[in-house]
Amino acid sequence: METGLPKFDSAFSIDCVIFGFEAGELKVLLIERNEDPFKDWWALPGNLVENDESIETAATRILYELTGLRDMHMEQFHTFGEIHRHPLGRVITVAYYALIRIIGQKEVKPVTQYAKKAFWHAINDLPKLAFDHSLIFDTSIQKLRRRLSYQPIAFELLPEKFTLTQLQLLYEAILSKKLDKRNFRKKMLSYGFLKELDEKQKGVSYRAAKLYKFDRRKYNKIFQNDLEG
Amino acid sequence: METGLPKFDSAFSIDCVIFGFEAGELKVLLIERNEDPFKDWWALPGNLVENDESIETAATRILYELTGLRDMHMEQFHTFGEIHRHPLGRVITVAYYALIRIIGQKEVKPVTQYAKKAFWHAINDLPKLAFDHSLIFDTSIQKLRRRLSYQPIAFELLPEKFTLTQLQLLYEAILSKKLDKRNFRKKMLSYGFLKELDEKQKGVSYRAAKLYKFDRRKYNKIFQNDLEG
DNA sequence: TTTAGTTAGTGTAAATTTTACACACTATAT
DNA sequence: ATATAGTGTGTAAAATTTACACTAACTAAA
Repeated sequence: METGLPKFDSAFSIDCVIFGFEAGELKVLLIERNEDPFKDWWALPGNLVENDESIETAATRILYELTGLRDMHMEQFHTFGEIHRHPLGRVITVAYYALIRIIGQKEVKPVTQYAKKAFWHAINDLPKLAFDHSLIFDTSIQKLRRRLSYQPIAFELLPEKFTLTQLQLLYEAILSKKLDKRNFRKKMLSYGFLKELDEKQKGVSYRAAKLYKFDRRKYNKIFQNDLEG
Repeated sequence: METGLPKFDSAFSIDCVIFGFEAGELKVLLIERNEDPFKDWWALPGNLVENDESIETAATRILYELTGLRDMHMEQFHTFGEIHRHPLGRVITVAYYALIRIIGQKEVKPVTQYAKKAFWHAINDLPKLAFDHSLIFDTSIQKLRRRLSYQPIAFELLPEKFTLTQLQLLYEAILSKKLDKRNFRKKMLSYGFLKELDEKQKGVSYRAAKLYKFDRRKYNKIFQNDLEG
């Protein structure tokens, strides 16, 4: 691709697939690019890694710049290093996924200059993405699915207090398949790391469901001898 | 660490954890470094990524330079990007594991200049490693264990024809635990992707075992609908 | 050829886990 | 009071996993 833009030699970046869960749907935060290349395209938020920061730090910073949020769950899942994945030069990128809890509104105010705006998109209805970001996204979903079975990542996407139905809907969204209600509940409760609260859902126009909390201490106790990697 | 060596700005490398299986033991190929920093230390083979090659290509090249082998199974498993992981400057490294079949001798003739020699080391008896390579190795083992349960990686480490006992010993070595012989065989054979040959082990001073082959075509057919990532 | 030594190869019963499946209860809104 | 919508619950069958020990086959040495 000939863009007329200045080329650069070689660089190193982070791209983030930011997942959120709302209204029974799994969503991803995309930015609309403000700059060439791929001006006006949707893309995963990302940026270059500075020389004086680790890639973890860079990922945290980039996420903060975009969402204003810190301390969310993040995990590296793959590094993409095709030569021509960026039209302006060699850019190797480490991809992270991030799981965030609060989805205030459809639009998020990005703090960076290269993004016009940021929107939540349902994962089953994504636009075409800039660069190789569609590949990066597809890879992220696969990793997420796999990790769901051996890491307590679902609770990073739910509010602190949640109902079993919400938890099940989230599992179904990530795995992209229906699960049996009774079996799901039986299984989840059998682990012993869900704490039933003396509280119920509010503001619903039907029978309110019990609320639960994820008890990380118990989780760690139960799985302390298992490998997590 | 002050070494007096020239510093460089920022670079990008590949490090490889090369696994082999011999005499019932899982082994890793380490090089003895010929250059500072960490001269005379054992290290994982690795090298810088050139600007005109993808990271996959670089990994393949580096592996070839060290072992003279091509077409072995390789897979990326993590990227290490702490700022000070390399004493001479910023080096971000993508770590791959490689699985290789033939272990001719204890020593491998490396083709590169920075390695004095290369030796197979039993994974339970590793020396201290240069840089953050011990961490990289530990991570590789965890990933290997996890992937063993959903990818047919064991067969990359065995000769084309193998006995069930060899296969079991390999599983035990990777998982670092004993398995029940009858249950292991029952399970493995039940998958249907092992082909029993009309041939037996040779050169053993006891009852020779049947040889089996991994039938990749059948494997793919059986697992075509499952995700592999 | 006999014997000792070594690994190969095999089956079953019990326990556990997974699956399939449907209806009464509770709360709200009208 | 009644219609509506989601909550919450149990059981039986099937499938999978686990625990467990001896005979068969072959080689090597006597």
